[in-house]
Amino acid sequence: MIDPDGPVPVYQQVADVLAGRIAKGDLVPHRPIPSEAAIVQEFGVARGTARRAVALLRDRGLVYTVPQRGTYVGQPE
Amino acid sequence: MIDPDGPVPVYQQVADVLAGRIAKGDLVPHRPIPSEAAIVQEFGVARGTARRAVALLRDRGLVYTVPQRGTYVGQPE
DNA sequence: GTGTATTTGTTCGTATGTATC
DNA sequence: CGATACATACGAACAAATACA
Repeated sequence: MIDPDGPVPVYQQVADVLAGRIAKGDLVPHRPIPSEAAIVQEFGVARGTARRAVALLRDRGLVYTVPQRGTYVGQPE
Repeated sequence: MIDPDGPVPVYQQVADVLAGRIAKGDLVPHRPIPSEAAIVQEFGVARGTARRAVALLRDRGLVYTVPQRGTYVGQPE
């Protein structure tokens, strides 16, 4: 699923997969996306990579993070 | 009624519900709000969470607590 | 006066998230 | 990659004051 040796950065690949799930509706607004630990577990990436992927989704406006609580689909209200 | 996995902390959700009842008049001044045990029962939360919710209402000046007696709507006199 | 129940007060442990280094 | 910190949430246990039969 993830190609560590490909031209696309791993964190971007992970972000794209998660973005796909959001677009597909597997992840719905105001519901949590997988935790950093879960991303590490599922994709076999380092935590820093997982964080970077989430940051990318945040920059795209697809998710929002509530400090000390979690990251959620959509935009804060 | 309460979403444990939502972006808003559970204790804040509970506090908001109770604040709504006060604003609505379901809970009137100098009458007790539900006890911690009752909040635990009704919302399905831990007691610590119930206490935090009440503390939030107290910080907002919506209720006052009499030790070993209960917590009441309004301000002490 | 004696129990019993209720209510808040307090402390400890465990777990899960993110934040930071 | 670790380690630590902080916030949230649950669970359990005990204390202290109050209320009532």
